[in-house]
Amino acid sequence: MKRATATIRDVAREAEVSVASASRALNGHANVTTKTRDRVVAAAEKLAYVPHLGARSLTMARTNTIGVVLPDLFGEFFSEVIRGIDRGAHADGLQLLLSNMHGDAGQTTQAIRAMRGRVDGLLVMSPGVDAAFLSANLPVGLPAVVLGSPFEGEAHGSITIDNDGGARAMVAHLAGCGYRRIAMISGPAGNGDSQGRCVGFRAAVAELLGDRDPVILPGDFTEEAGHAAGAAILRDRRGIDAVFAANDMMAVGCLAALSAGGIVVPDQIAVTGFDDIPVARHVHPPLTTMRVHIADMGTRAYDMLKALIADPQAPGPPPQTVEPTLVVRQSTRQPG
Amino acid sequence: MKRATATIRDVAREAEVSVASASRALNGHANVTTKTRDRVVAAAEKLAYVPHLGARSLTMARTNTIGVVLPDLFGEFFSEVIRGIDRGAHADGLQLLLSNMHGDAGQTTQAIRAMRGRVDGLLVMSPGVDAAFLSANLPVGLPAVVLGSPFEGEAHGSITIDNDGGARAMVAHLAGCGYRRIAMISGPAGNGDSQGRCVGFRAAVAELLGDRDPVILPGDFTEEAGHAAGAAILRDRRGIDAVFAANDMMAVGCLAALSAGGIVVPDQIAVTGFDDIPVARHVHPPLTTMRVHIADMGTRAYDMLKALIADPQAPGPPPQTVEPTLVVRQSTRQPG
DNA sequence: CTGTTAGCGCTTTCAT
DNA sequence: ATGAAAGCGCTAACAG
Repeated sequence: MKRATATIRDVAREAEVSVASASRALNGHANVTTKTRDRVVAAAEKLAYVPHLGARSLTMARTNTIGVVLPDLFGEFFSEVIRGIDRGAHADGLQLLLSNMHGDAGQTTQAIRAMRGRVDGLLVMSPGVDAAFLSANLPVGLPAVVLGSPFEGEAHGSITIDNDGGARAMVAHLAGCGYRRIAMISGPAGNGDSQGRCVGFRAAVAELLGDRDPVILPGDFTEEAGHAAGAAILRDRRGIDAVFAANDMMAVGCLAALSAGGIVVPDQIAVTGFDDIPVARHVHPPLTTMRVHIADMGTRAYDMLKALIADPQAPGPPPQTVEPTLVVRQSTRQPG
Repeated sequence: MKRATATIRDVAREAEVSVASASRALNGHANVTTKTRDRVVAAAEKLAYVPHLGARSLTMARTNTIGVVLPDLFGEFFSEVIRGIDRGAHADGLQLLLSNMHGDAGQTTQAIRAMRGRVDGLLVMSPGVDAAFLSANLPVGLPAVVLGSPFEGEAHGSITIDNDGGARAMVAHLAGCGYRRIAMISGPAGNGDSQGRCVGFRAAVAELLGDRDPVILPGDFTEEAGHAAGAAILRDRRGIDAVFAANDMMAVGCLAALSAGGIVVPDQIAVTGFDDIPVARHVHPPLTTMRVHIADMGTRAYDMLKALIADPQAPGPPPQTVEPTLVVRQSTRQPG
């Protein structure tokens, strides 16, 4: 004998009322006698009734769930974003349906489609997801906010980081400290954030240091890639006296490789990153980086989505930009 | 005019077949003519049809979603667990419905109930959730696996860390290095992992060092608490020459406080943690700790749940235990 | 092979 | 205030 969970019909029967009354009583509607309500509540209690939220969502056309699609990048960046999103969602009593990508755009399409009918809105943070992609793949009428790729139109919003400005600010800082030959470790080829940072970097080194052909080492945002880049520098120094990694994880890896190779940071070579993930404070020496307030970004994205969900007819909100701020720690020497 | 997403009825109408045929065609069932299938697929394509998975779940009594309930603890521990769970779930094409607790047991109850009808099984990792609590609050018939609290019976499973053994191993290591007066920083009062580690610690220092009244500083698993504990030691040394924090985050905080206070780690005081979260390798000096393979634990929990879901009638699986292993880095001096 | 019918569990008009 | 009935979007017998 397999006992399944009680349904609202069981409760109604037990309380000897109709399912309609049971529903009303359980949801605290006004038009129910106190007596009826008590009977229903008692019955529910007795049967250990727990409402089936899936069914509820179907009738109400409301799931109280936010879908989050993100790439399967390791490290703290995405954990922080999720934390930020959850901060907002939890306050509003919403749950998060997660979908990590381990792969290409095809997978992203799958992930987005898999959200249909299960969420009230979507937060997408997949590299390579741009306006066109989203328009083509998003179920019609599903509000969405894209992180990391500027986007306008329909009922969608976007939040992006000012990567160009951030990179320029970092180069300016390094130049101000007296570093003259700055190498960059880039992120994955197709990644928008990485591209923006590289563009800003190139422009700034040309402008401030007259360096029109800076060394750009390939990377992919992982610690290992940073380590490899550091090893490459150890092998062939090329006059490099500072390294700007496109994100903190790579900076951390590079730092480790350089230190292990006997380089004194920041005296011989400075190392800087981007994002200010929590670990940046803990490495040795602590990392100078561009702080992004990652969690806040998640919360802002959520707030934006929330507004979109509340009023789907509203015109698309203006794209938001977050300005990274320079955080100087000990992986760069004092300016002057 | 607001265009909603097309339903399967729209597709059926467009293809001029019944919804049943449309359903069969879309789901790749065998008994459909190639011609019919093509018509349906074309119609779906044309209407940009995306199936409503909520409705699908209702009929199939299968959501392809795993619920994850965990406490809102900051830091990398839970990120790692989720990564591990997702590793398994993603491989099976399942999504994760997240529910972070920011609070007490009442919230946990809410969170668990909120999963009803939205998930096929539950992974619960909330401190204070034990057998009794779960039996009382889990919707009948919902498979569940508890992390961190031993549990037997019904269709539930559990995975716990051998905290006692881990703590003993750490004390043995410290004693072997010549440390004689070890203080511990405990976790939150009600937390089972913390309790287990304290028990093992007390037993081991009594046994190996003859210390029956070790200093135990209060903590709550946060970096700040570790920092405060370090500050307390700075203020009143009490002959302490080693600190065993109940988790890595606190060890990291303690390390920072001690170093800032001019203490040389590990020469004057050793600092050790528990968990081996990623940051443990990056602090200075790198942290000696008990490695838990956190992500693997998540994957194992998922696998256990998967088996439970596949055969709900099966007897409850035996509780599993993970054995932490000692990882010696530079926050403790060489043995001997 | 295809269409008709009956639900999944719930909320909600619409009558009464 | 209450109940009967319709329906959210989908799948699964059951007939044809």
